[in-house]
Formats: sequence, C-alpha cells, structure tokens
Amino acid sequence: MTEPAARPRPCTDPDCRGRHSPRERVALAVSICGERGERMTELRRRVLELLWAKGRPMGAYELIEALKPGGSRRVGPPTVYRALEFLTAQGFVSRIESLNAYMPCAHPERDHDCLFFICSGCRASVELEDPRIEGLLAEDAALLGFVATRRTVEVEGMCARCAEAGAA
Amino acid sequence: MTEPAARPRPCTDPDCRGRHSPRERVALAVSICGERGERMTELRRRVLELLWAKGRPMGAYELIEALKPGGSRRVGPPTVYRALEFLTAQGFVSRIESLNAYMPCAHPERDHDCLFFICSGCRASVELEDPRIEGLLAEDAALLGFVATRRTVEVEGMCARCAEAGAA
DNA sequence: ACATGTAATGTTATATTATATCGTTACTGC
DNA sequence: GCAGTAACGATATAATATAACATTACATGT
Repeated sequence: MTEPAARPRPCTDPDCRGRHSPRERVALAVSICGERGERMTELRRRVLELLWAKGRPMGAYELIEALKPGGSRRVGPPTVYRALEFLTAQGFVSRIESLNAYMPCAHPERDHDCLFFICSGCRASVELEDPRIEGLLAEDAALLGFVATRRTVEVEGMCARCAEAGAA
Repeated sequence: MTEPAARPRPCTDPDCRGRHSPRERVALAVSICGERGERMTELRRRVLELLWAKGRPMGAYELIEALKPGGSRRVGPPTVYRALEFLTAQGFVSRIESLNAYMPCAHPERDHDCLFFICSGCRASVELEDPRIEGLLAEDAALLGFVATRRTVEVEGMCARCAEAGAA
C-alpha cells in the first residue's frame, strides 16, 4: 500500500465550508505555519485572504489585480505564483486544474485530498472530501505499483441552483 | 440519480492498452464516426494517429510540430485545437488537465470516464477505468444535487519502473 | 453538372497562463 | 552589525489557448 486508507474525520458535508469564517480559516493557517516553522508572510496571507474572501476559484492574474488596491504597487506574476506555490505546498490552497485557478482549502488541518464540483453556471466550486474515493485511488495505484504524490478529482457541471434555473 | 451506476464491461486491467494496436484503434474510431454520421476528416484522423503513435500525452503545439513533415504546411493552433475538440467530444481522446495535454482513449466504444496515472519520471500516462469511482462521484454529485457533465481524475507520481529506478 | 448551404479548415492576431533570470529587500542567527 | 538565506521585485519571454474572419471542401437538391 502506498497510502494509508484511514483519514481523520472526513468531511463529506456539503455545507461544511459555510460553517467556517474566512477570518478564522486564515488564522488557522497562520497558526499551522507557526507550528511548522514556516513563514506566513504578508503577501502570502493577503493571497489567502483574497481567496477566502472571494469564495470561488481565482486565477493568478485575477489575484494580481486584486492585490493592487490595498498594496503599494502591482506585483508581478512570479510573485503571485510563488505565494500560490507556498500555499498549495502547505495545503492551504488547492489548484483546480480544469480552471487554471485556485481555491482555499477548508481543512488544512487535515491531511486529505480535495474533490471539486465546479459549476459552469455560477462559477462556484464546492469542495468535498470522500475518503472512499481516496481509498479506491490508492488501491488502483497499488495495483499498478504506482507511487502517487498528488490526486486531482474534479467534476464539472451545474450546481443544483443553476440546473434548476437553466431548466426553467 | 444523474448517472447510471452500471457500465458495460469496465476494464481495469492495467495491461489493457497494450492489447490494442494503434492502427486498429484508429480504424475503430473511423467506424464509430460512420455509425454516428460524423466526419473523420484527414486532419482529425492524422491527429488521432499521432496520439496513438506517440503513446504518451502530447500537447497541442507538439501536435502542430508533428503534423508538419507529412502534410503540406504548418497548421495553426486553432486548427489543431478544433480537431482535438472534435476527438474529445467523440470520446476518442481525453484531455489531461494537469499536463495541458491529450491522450488517445483506449475504449471509445464504451461510455466511461478515464482515470489517469501520470508518471513524472518517464512522462508516460496509464489509462484506467474504475466504475466504482464513477459510482461514488455520481453518488456525491447526487448528494449535492449537482448535474455532472465531465469528470477529471488524475493521479500524479511515479510508475513502478521509475520509482524502482529512482529508489536505487 | 451546377448552385447553394453548411461544415471544416486556413490565417492572422491576440489573449491567457506560466516561468526563467537576475537584482533587491527582509529576516535569522551569530 | 554582519553573513547567510529566504522572500520578493522587475523584466522578459515561453507556453497554452481563443477570437475573428477568410477560404475551401463537402453534401444535397435541382
């Protein structure tokens, strides 16, 4: 086995994200950084705050724009990409491959994979955890002798609200 | 339920792809196009052949280069992207989001999702089908009232061969 | 065969996403 | 303070993708 099957307190509740305040999630990330001896710099924190504030996937260049007003000058792409690299490495942010965009991760305190449901209608993106899928992926990987380092699971379609609105 | 759980003859055999010759798979795609009243043009067929010949994920610009020698002139990006759009719509090719690249699909005759194991060492990519994962994704989608149109499941890491070589 | 409509491809320009490179600033430990 | 390292700034450019419009090829009816 390349991956342990058991995970701490998996959260498959679709309303889970709504139960956490952005501010509190950022504070948690800061605290985790402290424990790990990593530096949550001003820039990194601002990027994470922006992602939490927006509440939907943001692209790197959208972040560059969003960083402008409060800060002094417009930061360059490498600056934002480096911040995103750090945040994803720490598990505070996930990259959504099918959108080339980034989402804050609701539970950085847990070691888990994120599963995204991405609505084509409202551009929203819901994060889920499903340890059963993680388990099957680990099983399939083991079957192949494959040592997995990263898992990407993304579902595109229409959220309940948009599907209803579109069908009307 | 948004998705039927049962699938025709799922293939989770990791050696499955090796049992089909590229030529035969292209012929199958041509035949399926005939049944569907779709046009497998010269360009589309050449792109599919190139993908099967290479046997690993190819980017759009790599395909543009590869199309040059045999053909008359260098085709433009839109031309290749349109061919890829057609081939993916027909299920002959899958886009690998985490690589911005394309792979031929081993079983276009079956309606299924592809699950990719992508080796960072040798750049190879193995396609699998796992109806259990498709079922769980359908279940999670139903839970959210989400109407899924596309599923992306990609695992990055090291294949058995490369992992062994790297560990040595 | 010819006209006509539609699908496919060609062509050019440009948008979007991402990285390479190198210089500067800021923090840490001594 | 000083040296060493990590983070950030700045510029250029690479890599990926699409918009807009012209042209060609194909199918169908006459």
